[in-house]
Amino acid sequence: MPKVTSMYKAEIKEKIIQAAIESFAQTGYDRTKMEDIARRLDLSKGTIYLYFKSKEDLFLAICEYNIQQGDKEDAGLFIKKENVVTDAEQIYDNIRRREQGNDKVMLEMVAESTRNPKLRKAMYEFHVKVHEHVMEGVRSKIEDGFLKKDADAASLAIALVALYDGLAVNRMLGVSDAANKKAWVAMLKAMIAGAS
Amino acid sequence: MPKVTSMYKAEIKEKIIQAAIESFAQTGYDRTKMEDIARRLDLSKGTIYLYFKSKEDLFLAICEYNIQQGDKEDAGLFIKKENVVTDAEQIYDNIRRREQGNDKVMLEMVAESTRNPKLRKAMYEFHVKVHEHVMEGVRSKIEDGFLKKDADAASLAIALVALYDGLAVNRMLGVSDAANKKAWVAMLKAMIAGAS
Amino acid sequence: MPKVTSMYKAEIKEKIIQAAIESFAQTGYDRTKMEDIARRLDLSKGTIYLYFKSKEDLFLAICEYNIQQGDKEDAGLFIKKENVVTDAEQIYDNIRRREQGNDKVMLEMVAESTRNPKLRKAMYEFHVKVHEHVMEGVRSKIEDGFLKKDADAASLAIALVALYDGLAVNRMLGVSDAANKKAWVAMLKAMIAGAS
Amino acid sequence: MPKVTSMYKAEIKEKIIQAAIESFAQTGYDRTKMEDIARRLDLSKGTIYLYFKSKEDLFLAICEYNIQQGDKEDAGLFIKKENVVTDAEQIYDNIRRREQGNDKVMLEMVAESTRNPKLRKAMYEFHVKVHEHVMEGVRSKIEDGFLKKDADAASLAIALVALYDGLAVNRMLGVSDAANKKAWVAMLKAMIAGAS
DNA sequence: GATGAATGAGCATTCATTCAT
DNA sequence: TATGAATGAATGCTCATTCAT
Repeated sequence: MPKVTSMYKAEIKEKIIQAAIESFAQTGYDRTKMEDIARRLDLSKGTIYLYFKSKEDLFLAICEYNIQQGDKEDAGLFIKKENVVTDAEQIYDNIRRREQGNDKVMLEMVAESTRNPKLRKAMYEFHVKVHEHVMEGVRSKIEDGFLKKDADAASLAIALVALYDGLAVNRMLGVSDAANKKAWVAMLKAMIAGAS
Repeated sequence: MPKVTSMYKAEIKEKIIQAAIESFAQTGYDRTKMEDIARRLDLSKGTIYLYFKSKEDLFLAICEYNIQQGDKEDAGLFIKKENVVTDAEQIYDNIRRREQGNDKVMLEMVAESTRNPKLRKAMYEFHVKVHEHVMEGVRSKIEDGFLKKDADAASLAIALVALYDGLAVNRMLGVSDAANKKAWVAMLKAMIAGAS
Repeated sequence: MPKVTSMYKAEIKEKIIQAAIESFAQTGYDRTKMEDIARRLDLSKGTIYLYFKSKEDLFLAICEYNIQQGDKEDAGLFIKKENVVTDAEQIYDNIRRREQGNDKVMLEMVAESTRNPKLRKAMYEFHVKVHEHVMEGVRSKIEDGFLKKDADAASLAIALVALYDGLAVNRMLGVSDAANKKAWVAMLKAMIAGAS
Repeated sequence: MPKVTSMYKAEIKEKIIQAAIESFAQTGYDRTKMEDIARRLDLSKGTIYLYFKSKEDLFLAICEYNIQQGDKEDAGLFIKKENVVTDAEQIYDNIRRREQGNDKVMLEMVAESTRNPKLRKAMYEFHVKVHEHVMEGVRSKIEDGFLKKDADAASLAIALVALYDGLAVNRMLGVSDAANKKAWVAMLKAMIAGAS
């Protein structure tokens, strides 16, 4: 019994991607059944195959989607206020909000990327972009005098991104977000203080 | 010879665990077949079941094993030299050496821990231990005057561990270890400079 | 305009049958998708169901169609010239032309007929008709003195049809048509010579 | 619950092949479920996959098996007695006995061979062998004076094989074996008479 | 009438687990 | 103890069929 909604294909595709993100995040890629994803949307298994040619294809679409979402984000998000020290907390919240719920899928993506070269390449490129973006922020802070002129912007950017990622892992293990945020703030303050 | 037998059993168990770590790291938990693990040891599938009652049981044993290995590590490893700044690089290498090859399994463990409360608890406790250990290091640096008296040792410890974990993720994505190490050193130097 | 409409319907039905014959011949009944047939005609899958209630129904329609086509053929086709010996080659070509492209579908029909009693009955009846027709030809040759008065017209007719069918199988296996034709001619000549 | 019979792998393989021949003959390749074959042998689906890596692989094994069985047959089977005319019936029975029950699978094989070049090649080569064997028989008859010195042995051989194949098709359609045999005998007698 | 999106039964294949040897 | 043949539940994917538009 076809439903024949007038919804655009692209919209349905996105809905499926959303549902799949939830499922993959909850159960992991391998343990998620196509039917699980379908049921979340009150669709039948077969319908998903009208939009994605395989489970892997769907996963890759999610990866692309997540990466593109990252691209779309406001480039000023990371470090935009004048006073990094007082805004460290705000920055953390900003990043968190934008990643909302994607941590676990990201984890799946990282795990999968160790086996799928194409995905690894895409994720690597994404990371490079994020690094560049963060590095820009760090550079502007250098120019603003918050950090020393000779600070290694590239390395600090990598470290900041890694720090955030590591805190995301913490969260998954049950570390309270308050503790994470405090760690983030403490480190950022120390960094600013030390590199200025 | 019950002792010998039991030692023998324990040895085989550990061998299986080692082989499983390699397999899980390479292929991921779900995609690793019991047969793959068996073949690495020139054992038969059935034999593994003499030592572990299920695939999940084996995975949990690996988790326990990894966590215990962490415990056994020299508590002075993290920050033992007087001069943290000049030894930052050395510290990074030390940690790396001790984690050698376990990054990917750790990733699997984290992913699995989001579904398995028992595992999550174990990993959380492990992280707490690591945090405490690192915190001790940070505290001793505070006492030695390398860091300010009012530095938040707990938070900085969390941040340092998170930083390291994030760099491990970077590695999996193909970020060069040189870049990672530079990021680590840059951050540590900034931190030391800023918090002192 | 009911007549026009009905003629139109009949035309479409025949077009679908033609397309289905091609598809079934190429891919086999089971592996042919309704969509394949539809696409050959720039129709949608659903449209075929307006003319045939199921895939099986369509296949059965093809069978009927093929059987009826056989019926419509000029009854004089098989052996019409006076001199069977010199015309053997011509006869082979005549049959081939009339069966053009239907060999493979016929094969599918035979295979299917072993499971579908209704189809088997229809095909059996068709064969009986063909046999009768060929037998008529053989009889006329007996009357004309080309074959002995006591020749077993029925059996020779069955054999001739079987011979042709067997050569059709050869063709499918890649035996050259030249070789097949030579075999046909050699056998016919021998038969005529021997039975006269 | 493993059965762990001591039966040799090769024997089991052959049993599976036999069961598959029956199933494929009865239901056709596409409609035969792996489970059907397994159930015939009181095996589980999975077991078949221990011996054949896929359904197609099993089918191909059957093809090979059938072709090899043909090779093994007594080369003198076809025409061995002095008097072809009186023994025509016997010859037909001989061939039938040796093909016992394989007609339908052969049909499946021919159908499949139109899509599978590897199979087509194998079947073509098999036919060539059969042709050669029959041709030898025809030649010996020529030497024995049963057929004219200038008879086209190759073509007659092809025709004889085709005749037999065509009668096999008849059988599948429900033509009585008696009628088929009569046709065979009538044609052979006519041929011998005509070509001598 | 025509369409093609949606459905879901159906099936090939995999692999953790068992247990007779 | 060790083995590996056997099992069968589980699941990705296909495709004939339906029906809202």
